[in-house]
Amino acid sequence: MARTRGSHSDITGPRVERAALRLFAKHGYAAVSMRQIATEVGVQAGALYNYTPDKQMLLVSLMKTHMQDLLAAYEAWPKPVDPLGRLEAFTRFHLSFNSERPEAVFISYMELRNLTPEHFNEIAALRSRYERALVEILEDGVQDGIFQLEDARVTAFAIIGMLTQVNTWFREDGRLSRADVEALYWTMVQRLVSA
Amino acid sequence: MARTRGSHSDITGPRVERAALRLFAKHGYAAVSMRQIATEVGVQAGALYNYTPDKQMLLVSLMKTHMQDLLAAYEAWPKPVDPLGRLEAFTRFHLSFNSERPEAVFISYMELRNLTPEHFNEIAALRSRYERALVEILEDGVQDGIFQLEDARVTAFAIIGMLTQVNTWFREDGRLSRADVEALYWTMVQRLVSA
DNA sequence: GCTTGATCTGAACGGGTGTTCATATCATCC
DNA sequence: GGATGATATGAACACCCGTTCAGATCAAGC
Repeated sequence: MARTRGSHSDITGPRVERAALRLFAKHGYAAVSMRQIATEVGVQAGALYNYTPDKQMLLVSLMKTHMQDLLAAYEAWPKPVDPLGRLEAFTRFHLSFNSERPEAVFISYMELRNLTPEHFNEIAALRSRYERALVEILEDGVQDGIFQLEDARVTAFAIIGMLTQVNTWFREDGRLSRADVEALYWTMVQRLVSA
Repeated sequence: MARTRGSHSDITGPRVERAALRLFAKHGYAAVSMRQIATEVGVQAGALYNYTPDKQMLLVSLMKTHMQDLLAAYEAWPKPVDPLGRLEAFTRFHLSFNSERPEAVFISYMELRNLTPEHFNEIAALRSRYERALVEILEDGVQDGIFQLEDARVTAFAIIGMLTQVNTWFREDGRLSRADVEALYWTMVQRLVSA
């Protein structure tokens, strides 16, 4: 036995990524073995090394892809020009984007400590570009006199913190729909910056 | 060689806990070996089993202790009777308590997935007792007509989310002092519930 | 249909894992 | 100062780890 029938990198590659994503999110990077990932893919452990140089890069690749997707999707998201409209767009985008990929969000936050300093800095830079976008919205709103707040950076952290926290409790079949949650949080974000 | 000079469980026990806390927080539960913990304590791996039945219980014990300390400290915290005063007390307590034990806070949130279902439920029950305290403050304030909010449970999550997030960016030698941060967040919490 | 390169297997590598236990030494109390 | 229990060692257990690689089999293009 060697190459198996039907095998193709276009199929196996994405399956490796999805299996790693799921298992890393569920058990943590360090707790997951290459053999577990391989089993989930339906392949032997050695075959994984056709798709990643090593385990570390598998994690880095997942995190980097997620952060780049986040930035790209945010740039493509429709945004009004006025600060209030942009703040609403940011709020709804964040909730929507994060709710669709809870595993990647979880990993990108949890597994930072398993990165080498260079990889960590790379991911942190992408993250702070995103945070910076929110800070700018807040500063613009203050300058226009429509937002009132003491510290734009701290307020930005507070907003992101409370929005990201949603993933820890939201359930599809729960008391509230996604639309309910979006509406509630948009109201709260408005309160946080209201003049 | 066997028992070493000066050895005593009153000394070694706490050192085992502190070493485990520090290493679990830094590298993650699964990534830390019993031999690493033992090295940090200055002892051989076998000696750790005088202080914990196994590695899992070492984690559970740390998390349970943290959650119980949290609840006990909150109950002992001075609390006014009016909802606004209680909300301020909760806000300042949470920031103060969490800032003093960032490692335990981190572990208690991050390593939930490494618990067996029974231990998970135990920790989750303690956590929800704490959350419930905030929900009650909010509900009382609404009833008294001094708070305005749409959903007490979601607002409670939002408040806890934004307060807990502080630990991810606050630095002792940063731009803002602890008192600055407390003041900023108390202002924001007030905005979140203001009538 | 043959060739070529992509894809996977299966075994092996050195080393690390959590845990147990017989044994030795120390601290403590009579 | 001798007896007793608490405390640690160090070796061993069976097993799992990430990674490598020669060789086998398949897919794809000529």
